[in-house]
This record gives sequence, structure tokens and C-alpha cells, in this order.
Amino acid sequence: MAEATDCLDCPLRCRPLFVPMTESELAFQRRFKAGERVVPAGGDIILQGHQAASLYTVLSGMAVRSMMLETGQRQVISFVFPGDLVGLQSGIMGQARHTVTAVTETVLCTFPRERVWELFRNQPSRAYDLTWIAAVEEHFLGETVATLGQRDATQRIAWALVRIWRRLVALGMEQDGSVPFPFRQHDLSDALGLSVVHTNRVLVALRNAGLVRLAGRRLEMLEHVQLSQIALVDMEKEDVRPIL
Amino acid sequence: MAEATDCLDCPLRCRPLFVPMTESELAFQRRFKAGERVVPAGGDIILQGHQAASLYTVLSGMAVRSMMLETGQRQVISFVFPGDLVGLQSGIMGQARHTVTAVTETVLCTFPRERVWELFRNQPSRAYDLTWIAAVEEHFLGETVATLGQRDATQRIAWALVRIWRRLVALGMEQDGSVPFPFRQHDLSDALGLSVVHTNRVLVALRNAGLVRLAGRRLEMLEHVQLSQIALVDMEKEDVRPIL
DNA sequence: CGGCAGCTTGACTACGGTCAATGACCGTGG
DNA sequence: CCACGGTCATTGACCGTAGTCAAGCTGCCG
Repeated sequence: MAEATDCLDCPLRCRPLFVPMTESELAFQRRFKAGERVVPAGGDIILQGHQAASLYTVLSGMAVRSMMLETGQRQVISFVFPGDLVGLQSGIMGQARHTVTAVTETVLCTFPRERVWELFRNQPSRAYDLTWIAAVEEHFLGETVATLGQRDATQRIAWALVRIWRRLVALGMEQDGSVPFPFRQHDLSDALGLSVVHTNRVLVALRNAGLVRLAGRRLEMLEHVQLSQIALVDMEKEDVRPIL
Repeated sequence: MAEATDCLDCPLRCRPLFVPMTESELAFQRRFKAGERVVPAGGDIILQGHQAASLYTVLSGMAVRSMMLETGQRQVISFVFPGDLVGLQSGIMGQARHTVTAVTETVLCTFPRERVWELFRNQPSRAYDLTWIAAVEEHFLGETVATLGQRDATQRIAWALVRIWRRLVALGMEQDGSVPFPFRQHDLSDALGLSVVHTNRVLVALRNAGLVRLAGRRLEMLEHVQLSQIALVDMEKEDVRPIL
């Protein structure tokens, strides 16, 4: 951890997606930060059922948040991107209710759980941001519920691709018209409640229709508008969100 | 509004499901409360797309939180019970992203949105509770996602019935072995991503199997254990939750 | 070169959706 | 008091989307 990033230099803060901080907030943030943690691809960041030790902010890398039914089926709840806060739920509720698994090597900023309370006492505006994040997260989950409940396979996949694409673009991770896409089809199908086989078929169809290109761990959006229509997503812009 | 309930006498507070409050918290709460609002059965408590004016706590009655896709399909995101906080998302994010519709006549405690910030400044422990509520809510939504993604029709319905049953029992609303169930099969199907027809078939099957009785706006749980097994819900107890 | 993980394709099946009709139970008004 | 219309529950017949099983691919790493 010798080369831990100082919050002052945190590359995430300059991203337009995030709300700016005041000097004093930043100062508090630096004291709040306990260190960094690196999780290799495939490793678990948080494990379902364990005591939660920390909150994390993703500095780099991607992950999936998932939970296991007792039948062994896995449901991917959401995809995790740089800047995302991980472990708020477990941090507040004390015990992790879901697993977070790194898909690529992931670097995390760690904040000790005990100091969350301190944050509520001394930094009401940061505490407010924290609740804001939770509310935004809840809103996205609502969208996900609507997707699984109402959209058919093609719409679901289009929806997921559009969401991920927009998010990564907003994070400035687009390069030559494509964004990194480290997730496997298996992750997608577990997220959307489809079988891997059918996920693949639909993906092939979208590709043949010339709407997306998905190869070599990268996603290229060829017909953003058309795909958004299929996905039943309106073109409303991504909201700005606070960062911790 | 002449006969508005004083927080001191709020019947919800005595319910074992909720965490107790200190004197000063209660005092603040009383000042926070702006009044009451009564919404008739079928009326909208919050309307998707509108500016949110208030936060609400449900004093009595039940409702559904739902969102509309542009195809006109409705997804019920969650069921709302007495003691639930409604409008936190809209309150924080400024605009309602979903609709909340009263299923029975519903009495709400209203809190002005502007004073939320005041709460964060002056009542850190209540603010913490607020975030706690958001985290719990998020956790439930995660469960819902897992249900829509992984469970088949029978499991979904069993799951919904068990959840609702347990919740109402925890609220002390059980009488003669049954709890009120004002929701229509249509609400259930919109919540679970099934057609009304199929929802009905499964319901009939569960009834014929002697597991539940569902009639006259009341739900009777005949084989709680067995139904929980079908639903793939473990028998873990309901968590205590803060009330606002 | 072999082995493994992930992707792709085909053939068959079934769960759940759609369409349509009927029934039960209201509240309202003639 | 009963006819009417509305909403909600129920049932049957048929169909289609997506799941399952199974086999070949492809590309990567040791």
C-alpha cells in the first residue's frame, strides 16, 4: 500500500459525473480514508453472510454484486464501476447480504465502518450525500426490477448494454468508440434472469442486426438510438451523483 | 386535519418491529411533522414525474409503489405497509421516479422536504436512521430482483405471500389466523412479472394444496413452513427497523 | 500440444402468455 | 326489488418465448 492515492489526487474527482467537494469536505475525506485494497480478478470484495468491516469506493476495476439462492442459483444484482460506493448496506446493517466479486483486478479505497457514525455527527453534508447515493442506488434497483418483470429477453439485453455503455461513457472510459466490457455472457444472463444459451442467441442477433459489437472484452455501440428504443429507455441523461 | 395524531400517541411506535426513540428525538419528530394527509383507496400518494413535496410515513392503510414503462406496462416495485417511509427517494432526488397508489384508504404523516436537511444538521442519529431505512429498502429490492430473476411462478407467488404475511404479523395485524390482504391478483402479477391469468392458476393450485387461503380481502397462512420452503425463503426473522 | 473456460449452434421441451368466455360480487339507479 | 354495468376471479384452448440438453467451437495458458 506504499503508493496509495491521496484523495487530493484522486482521478475520480475530476470526472464530470461527480459533484464537487469543498475544501473541508476533502480534508475530512482524507482523514476518513483508511487505505487501499487490491482484489485480483475473480476475487471477492465482500462475501455474503460475513461481518462487514469496511466501506469501499472503487478506484479502478469492475465487479458484480450478486446473491446466491439456496438452490445455488446466482442473481447478479448490479454491475459495479469505478466511483461506485460498495458496502454501504452491509456497513449500515452490519452483515453483508450479498457478495461483491471483482471481474477485473479492482483497486478500492477503504473507509472504516466505525467512522461512518462520526461522519454523520461531523459532516452532515457528506452524510446527506451518502443517503443520496443510497437513494440513487435504490432507484436503479427499481429500474432493474421493472426490467426483469416487464421486458422480454431482447429488451433486457439491450437495456443492460445501453446502461453499461452510458455509464462507462459518462466515466470517460470510451476509447475509439468502444468501452471496456470485462463481464462474461454468464454474468449478463445471471443479471437478467435468462439462460446463458438464450443470452447468447439474442446477443448474436443484435450483432447481426448491426446494433452492437461485443468482442475482445470490449463493447462498441453502433446504433445507440435504435438500441435505446428497443430497450425502452428514454434518452434522459445520466444524473450527477456524489462520490465518497 | 383537526384530529391529527400526536407523535407521542403514535400507535406505530409501540410495535416491537420498530426501534425506540429517545425523548429528544421524539421532540424533534413532533416539530418535524407538518400534518396528516388522507388518500382514498385508489388515489395516488405520489405521482411519477412530479416534483416531490414531502416525505410520508404511513400511519394506516396499504399501497403499492410502481412504475410505468412507456409501453403502458406497470411494474409494482414494492408493497407499502403501515410504518413505511414513502418518498425518501423523491425527497432526496427532487423528482418522483415512481408512483405510489393507495390500495386502501391511507393516512399519512407528512414531513416537509425542506426540513430533511435540517434533520441532517441537527439530528445526526435520526439522519443515520434515515440512511438505515434506505439501506434496508435497498436490500429488499435486491431480494425482489433475485426473485424475478431466479424463481419460477410458484416460487414467486409463495415468496410474495410469505413476505407480506410475515410483515403484517410483525406489525401485529394478524387476527384469527389471518391478515388483511387488500391487494388484487392484478397487483400481485404486476409485482411478480406474471400474467394475471397465470397468477390466478398458481394461486388456485396453492389453495387446493391447502397451503393458503386467500379470500374476502384476507390472507390466511395454513402451512407457513411448507410455503417458505417452496418460496426458498429461510426462516430468518424480520429485522427491526427504524421509524421516522 | 493438451486442457479449460467461454462462446456458439441445433433440436426438443415446457412454462407461462394470450385470447376468449363465464362466473361471482358488488353498488347504482330505474 | 331487480336489471344493469363494472370490477375482479376463474377456467379452457392454444401458442410462443425462453429453458434444457448436448455437441462442437474458439482462444488462451501452461
